[in-house]
Amino acid sequence: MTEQARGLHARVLESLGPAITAGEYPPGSVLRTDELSQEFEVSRSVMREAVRVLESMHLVESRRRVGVTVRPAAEWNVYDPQVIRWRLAGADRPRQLRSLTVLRSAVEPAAAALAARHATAAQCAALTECAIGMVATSRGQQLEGYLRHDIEFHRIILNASGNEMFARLGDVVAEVLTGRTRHQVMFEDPDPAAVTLHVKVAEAVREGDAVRAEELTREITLGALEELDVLAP
Amino acid sequence: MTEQARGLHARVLESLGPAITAGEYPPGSVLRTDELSQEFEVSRSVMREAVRVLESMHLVESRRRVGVTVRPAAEWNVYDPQVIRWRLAGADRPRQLRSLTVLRSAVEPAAAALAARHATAAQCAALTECAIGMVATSRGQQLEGYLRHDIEFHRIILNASGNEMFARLGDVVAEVLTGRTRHQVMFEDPDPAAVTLHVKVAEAVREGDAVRAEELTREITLGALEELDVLAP
DNA sequence: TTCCGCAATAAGTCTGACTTTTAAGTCACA
DNA sequence: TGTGACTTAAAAGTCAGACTTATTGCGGAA
Repeated sequence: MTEQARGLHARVLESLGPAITAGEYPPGSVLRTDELSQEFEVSRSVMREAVRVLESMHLVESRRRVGVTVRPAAEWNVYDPQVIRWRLAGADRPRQLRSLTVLRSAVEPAAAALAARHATAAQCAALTECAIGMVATSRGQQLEGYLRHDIEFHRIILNASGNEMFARLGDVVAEVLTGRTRHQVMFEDPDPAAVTLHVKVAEAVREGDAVRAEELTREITLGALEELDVLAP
Repeated sequence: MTEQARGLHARVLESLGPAITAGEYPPGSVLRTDELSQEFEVSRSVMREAVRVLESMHLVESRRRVGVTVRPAAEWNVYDPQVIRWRLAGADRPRQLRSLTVLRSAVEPAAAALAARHATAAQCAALTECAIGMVATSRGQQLEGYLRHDIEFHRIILNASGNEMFARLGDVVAEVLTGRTRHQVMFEDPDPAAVTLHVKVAEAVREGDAVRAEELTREITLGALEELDVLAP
């Protein structure tokens, strides 16, 4: 779905990373590179590169004469898109999905307010187009199409905010929305109220009404949060 | 200040990372590992490990027969604490500081509201202690002490929110506050109004008044934003 | 008991040879 | 002249082995 595993070390990571984030190696566990390289049937150099990457994500710490120790989850770089993907694929998806949605409900309203002030004409047009697309796919089990427009909609808002930190959360939001569609309410059509809200947000941004854009976006994200509460209490 | 350079590859990173984030190698530039390893006087294996880390931060992309190409800034993992530190040390600090402060003003009020609901007695106590510490160091050029309490204060709020994504922004906030103190208003005592606001936030959290905690924290972060506007318009 | 030094251990480093991918150039053929 | 297949070379990728270094923990001496 995202990028292919380029190189042996990447393939090792795709196996070792999820194992760690899933808690298969509890915090404090000690791994040894030689053993790992035998287990995965790769050379030590390849395994060392993989460990370096895990280390840069703060998933593990490598120390001489000790080995590679797994760090407690509280120290992980949980904003790393790869870590997010690994965790969303694991067992504590619900908790992960909830904390990401809470983050969304803090960030997206603020981003929408900024977008209302800074969005270019092209961005307003694209936003409206997305909203229309969402309406068009809101009924009759066209969830894939709806999801695509939904993701694009929120990505445009985040980008149009003009704030780099907001913009870089586009991928996170995409993962959250994808996760929600694929694993939770795959069977029923999206909430009509949410669709209307998106249309109104596009309107508010187009009109430069920051306060209204913020408030409407807050309703969207709070709706997403309530939906989570209903499905996983 | 943070962690020491453990290992050769880390020392290479501390030199190469900032160079890339500073734009010394413009996006699209092609580096070659052999040349780099000669330039930095390390073996290829060490340089390869460094490149792998840069790759995991999405700062570069390594492709066969091409080399290591620098990615455009829009693709960097700007939430990686190491990347944040590198960028704050570079030339576009002001822009970086601003976008981080905007992020703060979106996240911290929400975190404070949650903290008011979920903070433990111990956290409330620690928060009050920090606020007292800030008051005690708010006059007479005790900026180092003030900064320490300020950082701790915001870290407690973010942790007490109970949201993991918020909690992990503690380091980011610490970097921002440190940057502000060290490079901008080192000479003058902190704004008395800000000190008062912190005391009131501690109060509101202690009393479980989410709305007030949120509003007061918003005032703090907006104040920080205005301060930036004054210093770097 | 405490302190110091020794030895074992696992990561760290370097080197050189080899493999694999792939961009780019070349040549023949239509 | 253009297009396709083929060749070449350049750079990353992989591996194996020897060596270095830091660190821990043990055991003996004060």
